[in-house]
Amino acid sequence: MKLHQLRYIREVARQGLSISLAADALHTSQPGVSKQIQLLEEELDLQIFKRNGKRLIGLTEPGRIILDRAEQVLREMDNIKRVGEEFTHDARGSLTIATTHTQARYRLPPAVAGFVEHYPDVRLTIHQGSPSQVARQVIANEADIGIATEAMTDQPELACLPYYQWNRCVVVPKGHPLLRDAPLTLKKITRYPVVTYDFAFTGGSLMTRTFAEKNLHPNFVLTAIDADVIKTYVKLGLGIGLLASMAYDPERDVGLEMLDASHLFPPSTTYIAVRRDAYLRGYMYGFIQMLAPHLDRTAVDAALKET
Amino acid sequence: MKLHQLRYIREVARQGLSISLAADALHTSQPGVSKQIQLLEEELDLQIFKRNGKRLIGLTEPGRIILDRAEQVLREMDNIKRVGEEFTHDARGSLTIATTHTQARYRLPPAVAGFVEHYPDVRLTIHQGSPSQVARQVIANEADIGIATEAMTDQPELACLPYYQWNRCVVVPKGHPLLRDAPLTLKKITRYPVVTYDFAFTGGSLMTRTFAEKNLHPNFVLTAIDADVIKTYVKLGLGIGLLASMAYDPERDVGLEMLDASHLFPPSTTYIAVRRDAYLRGYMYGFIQMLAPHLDRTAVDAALKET
DNA sequence: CAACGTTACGCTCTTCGTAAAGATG
DNA sequence: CATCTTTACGAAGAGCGTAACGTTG
Repeated sequence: MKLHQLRYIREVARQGLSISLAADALHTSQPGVSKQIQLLEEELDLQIFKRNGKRLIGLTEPGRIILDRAEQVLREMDNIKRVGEEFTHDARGSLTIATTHTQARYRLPPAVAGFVEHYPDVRLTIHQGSPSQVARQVIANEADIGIATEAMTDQPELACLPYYQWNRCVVVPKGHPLLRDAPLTLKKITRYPVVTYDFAFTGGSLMTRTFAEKNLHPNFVLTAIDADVIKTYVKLGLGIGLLASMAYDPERDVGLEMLDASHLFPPSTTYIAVRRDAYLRGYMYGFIQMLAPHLDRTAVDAALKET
Repeated sequence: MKLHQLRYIREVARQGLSISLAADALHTSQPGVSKQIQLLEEELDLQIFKRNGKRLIGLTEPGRIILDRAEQVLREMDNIKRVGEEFTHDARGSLTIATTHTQARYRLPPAVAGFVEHYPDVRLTIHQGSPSQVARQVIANEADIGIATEAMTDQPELACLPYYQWNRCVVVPKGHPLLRDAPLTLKKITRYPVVTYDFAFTGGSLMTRTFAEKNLHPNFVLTAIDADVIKTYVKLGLGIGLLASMAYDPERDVGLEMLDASHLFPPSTTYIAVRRDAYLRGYMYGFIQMLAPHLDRTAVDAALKET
């Protein structure tokens, strides 16, 4: 059994069961991939792929199990490589963050600025996506660190560190009647068309649930993944905006006014997540602590070991 | 990075940092091992082993981390091999149980008998040892299944399944004064010399603690790892025996009488443990269920996945 | 018949074992 | 100086790429 063989079956599976595409992706020849898979199947004395003649049409049951284990092996090999890099070039490498728009736009910038200054030789990449995409990318090792509020804590592969708590606010155009009608209530919100986050972003849609519990059904005229889009449409008078408090900036958001809504919704916690079995580079600990000073190396390690 | 290189460093570490012994154990040549380790260190661009000239004198810090990860990789490779065997020869292979004397002698025999009848082509091995040895063997993959009462639940690598609960009894020679002095109390026990299990076997020494809480200090004249030894010395009149209830057999243990002591001590739970990341062969599930009918395949899988 | 997977073959690079040399305590 | 590790070298073997062949839809 060779590591290459495991790489091959993994890539074939990833490429939708195509040996040709896998060979391409791995910069090698089709026959080589084909051969090695055959050798592996022969050695294990079972079929990993279901075939119709010569066409691969699926994974067999043992194939699925083997693929799972193979991915584990290959991840661990990557980790070993990382250890090498960590100890020879402790401030060089790459860091990929997966996160949502709101975090990337309003919360991460200071930490990112500090990071690139402190670690100039680390190539930093930020992937933006929905919470479930964020989780998926960290699980698939496409990102080292994921930051999101939803969809993280229920993934057994991930260690989730509580990052910070936040709540929502309502933003309205200047002079809106809601401004003269304190205090703000859920019911008053439903009187106006609402612009808020796309449902893919609110996970179990904590917000919708809060309304539903009071038998209220607000009119969502537009849902966006992007707080800036929401604010733009609020400015246009499309409706009132319901968004994370940190996404309102009194200096930049001229023409808009903010009404705190933290008494109306339960607070949300945003998490920093890493794969439990990942080997974390020193600068990854560094980044996490720049985000959240309370999460030092020992705190992160403790969360990783937690079962 | 090759799998062989990982095998080599693992074996060198296991053999107390001797390349020669490692080469022997792996049935290959010293120069080969030496070379491959050099190549690995060169590729990772760091030293795995601390050297004094040419002598290996320890692991470096990255070396320790790499070794850990390497062991993980190699275990997972073994698991993949197992999958192959499971699906081609589902009732062939080997099963190694690690357990304590009491379990092996009094609790396992029926299940073992059933197992060898049902799976005649599985080579069954039973390792006997102290609870911590049992745990260690399962963790080191030297045993597939561990069965013991102590030292199991606090190992994060192990999934522990509650097997059964039991309590203690006092055995005395026929005609002993305690027999006419009901009810049995802790205090009465301390009046006589006590023969019981070796402390290595009672872990946090639940029993001693129970006495200590009442400020009682029994006179332990002999501690044994073996219920049969205990009973032998009780028969000789050395003292009264304090042991697991299941270790008393009214038919075989002529000359001895038993007094229930379950009201004096909290009950103990014996666990069946497997490595969380092990791939379990079908017959291993079979064995577990023969021991404990409530632990069917789904119950075991659930316990494995539990974080 | 077009796309895909497998077989065949020759080349290269790696790996392994033996023999010999160099360190270490 | 006995033991253990490293270096050197030659032989065997594994993996890869090109080209040709066989299947599938």
